[in-house]
Amino acid sequence: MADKASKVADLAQRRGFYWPAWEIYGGVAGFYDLGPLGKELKNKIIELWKETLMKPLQRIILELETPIITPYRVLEASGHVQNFTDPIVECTKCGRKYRADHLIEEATGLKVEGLSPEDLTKIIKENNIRCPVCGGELSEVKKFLLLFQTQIGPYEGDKGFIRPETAQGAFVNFKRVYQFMREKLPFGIAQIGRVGRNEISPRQGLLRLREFTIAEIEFFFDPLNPGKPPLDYEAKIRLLPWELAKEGQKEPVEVTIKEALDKGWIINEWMAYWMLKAKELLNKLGIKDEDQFFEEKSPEERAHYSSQTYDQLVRTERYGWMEVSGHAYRGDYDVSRHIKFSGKDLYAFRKYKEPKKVKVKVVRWNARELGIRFKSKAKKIMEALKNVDPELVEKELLEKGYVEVEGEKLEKGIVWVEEREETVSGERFVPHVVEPSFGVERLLYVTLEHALKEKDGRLVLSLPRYLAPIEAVVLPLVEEDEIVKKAKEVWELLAKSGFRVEYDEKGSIGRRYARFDEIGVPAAVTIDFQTLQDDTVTVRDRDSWEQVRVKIEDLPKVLRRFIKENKPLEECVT
RNA sequence: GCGGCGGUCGUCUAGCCUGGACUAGGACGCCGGCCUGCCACGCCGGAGAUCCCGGGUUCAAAUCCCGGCCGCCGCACCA
Repeated sequence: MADKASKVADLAQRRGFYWPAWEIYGGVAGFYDLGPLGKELKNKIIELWKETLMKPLQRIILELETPIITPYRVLEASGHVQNFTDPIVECTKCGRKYRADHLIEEATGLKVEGLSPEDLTKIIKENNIRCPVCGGELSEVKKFLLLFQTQIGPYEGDKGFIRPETAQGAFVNFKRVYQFMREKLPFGIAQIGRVGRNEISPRQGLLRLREFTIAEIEFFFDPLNPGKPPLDYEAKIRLLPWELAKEGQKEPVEVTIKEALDKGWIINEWMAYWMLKAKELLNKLGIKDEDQFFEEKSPEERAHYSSQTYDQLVRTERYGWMEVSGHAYRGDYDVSRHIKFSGKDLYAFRKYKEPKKVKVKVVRWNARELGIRFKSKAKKIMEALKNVDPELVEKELLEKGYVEVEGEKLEKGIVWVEEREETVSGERFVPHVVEPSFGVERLLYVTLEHALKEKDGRLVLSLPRYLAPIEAVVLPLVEEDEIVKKAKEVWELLAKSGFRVEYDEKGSIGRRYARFDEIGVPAAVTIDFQTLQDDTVTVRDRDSWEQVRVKIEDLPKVLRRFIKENKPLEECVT
């Protein structure tokens, strides 16, 4: 019996939504083409994403586009190079795979992290390490890199990678956008773009791709003054926090945002805000509340950069709960790493409400005396004095009467500590980041799966009407000259009114309804014999199959209400 | 990557075990014509298949053998 996943895949291929890429050459696992309807639907999903996640905060959510090819240094800074490569050995007998470094550490106690595959292989041979399960011989150690690698320019060693997420393009641009925002936080950088991950074994159609589209926001804020998201504290959200999961809880609990924050299940208000928006987006894609929830990742399975991560899961028939978005509290990890690796100032600045008068102790010295006494060494001593702790100097001078710097004793009088008053207007800090990140193709898939219904043994793609790639179809009831002519006029009218509208005159009317139901066309406009009498047509609802009679001149208005405003058909007529 | 199963017109499939009359059959879909007054269900005709790819065995391979690719399921992996 065909399950939903194969029905979706079958429909997708047959009716132009998507299919395996490069298929005339046998296909390559993990790559898919989007067909005309799939591309159109994806565009609409992205549009809806922008409307839901960007538009409400349009003054502070800014969209950027950064390159896909990313230099080595960037991904080294982000931790991906380290975290995306695993040295792997395989048992030649039973085929089990292991992390080579883990295996060696277990067997010998040696610390081997960071060694080359060749060295690891040598160690395995020398120590005669075998498969811990079946005792079989182990293969050579191979480096498995989950990043796609390429070369930038003609020189070897100038390594580039296809980005595994768009986030790094946002982090490296923090300072520029911060300045664009006139140095105000919070703000978010949105990016929608292609990424590549060289999955070991991609399967599950659109749900596990090697190349796909990510839509994400890096939301930067001051951890001491995060600002208030426009958050509905009474809104309900379905959660499975780790605190409950580790006690064996399997089912999510439904709580208000307020409760989730109070209990510490969501550690940050902005996290809560984006999670709520994610839920809203899924609702708009036709996923009901009971078919989605958020699951907190355990500390072990969390990404290397994150201190809290929730996955948004959607029910699928064959694959169970499937992750469609991730919500990570990335803290100051990424920006800090880029400060460290690039040596650039990517700090934000926090102004105090009032400039603070602070008393600062400063080490002072008599440069003239030092010069006379130490000659050329004096410069070095003065440099050192700049960096010593004034408190310490004060203490030494008090206790011993001198302080030792660069191996020289400097007594009170030649060195002393002064207290000065300074005005400080603020301080530098690294912004914190929360990141909602969506896999667009996964959204596409769950949208299709949840829209696909069966009615009287036929497939009906009950997409939310505003998502339908084709909005309406004009059908002459029979292939009769007068009616066909009229139908073409109606098609013209709708096309000119801005609808994406199809036309079909072949075959029986029932067959045509069925054909357009299957690709989710919400409205079928039928021209019949009565049309020739009184200029009215029937409009048929894809889901209920009910029909109403409408004057041709009212048709654009009625369809606009029906499709864009999503009203029930009867309400659109009045 | 391992193991199991599979891959035949656009789709679903018959044929494979037991090699030859397979010029690869059917259904749906598609195209054309007729018919047709509202839900894929009438009639006639037509186009459409590298039998996944490569190699081998054989007089002869869709069919048997080997390798590869792709898909599904399980294991492993999943930053």
